[in-house]
Amino acid sequence: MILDKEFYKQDTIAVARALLGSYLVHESKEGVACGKIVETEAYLWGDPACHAYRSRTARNATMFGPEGYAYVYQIYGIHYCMNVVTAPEGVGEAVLIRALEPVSGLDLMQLRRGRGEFKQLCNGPGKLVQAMGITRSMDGISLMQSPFYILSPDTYPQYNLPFEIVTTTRIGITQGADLPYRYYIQGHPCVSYPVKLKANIK
DNA sequence: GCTGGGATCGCCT
DNA sequence: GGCGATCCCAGCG
Repeated sequence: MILDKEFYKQDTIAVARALLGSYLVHESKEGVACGKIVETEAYLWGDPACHAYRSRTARNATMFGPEGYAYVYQIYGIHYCMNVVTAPEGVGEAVLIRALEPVSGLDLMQLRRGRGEFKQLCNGPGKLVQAMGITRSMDGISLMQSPFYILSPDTYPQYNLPFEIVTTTRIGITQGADLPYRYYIQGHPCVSYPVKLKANIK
């Protein structure tokens, strides 16, 4: 049920698409929070928008590590974003988790967020990090064991409904802005920008 | 050693 | 739909 090394060894775009419908879980001392992944973005080797595009630094070092680890970084000096590292050691690729559908631990999410509306709890990369209790100290930890892991879509059959994947360009970047590396579950209410920003590919 | 821009969010208009 | 908050680091010098 926990997605393992073999899963993360797929190419990054395949991982980004296959993560849709799976479940991000964080077992913290405050309690357990779980959300279904409904929106992702791929960041590839040689892609100018990828943090690993230039040199390896303390900030992006986790991206250069092996598959299946969490890459957590701060953005705009305020918020944090969480990625799943893909590609083997020495190659910096990752999948940004952009939105979740809250599944369990909703009270805890509301407490952490300081507001309660279901759809607004995890519909953005900074929001879901806050709701799930993900901190920068979790940068570099494994996603293949407790307390932080991802479960395959068939783990919760009652939530595992069929869906179509919408492919668009990525949100909020200037470099590589035309690349079709954003994926989300069509029609899902918890997606950050349900309306395509630029091109809607295929 | 400074400067500017970035994978964002929430509040304001 | 526009703006301010405010950290990390690459690039320039």
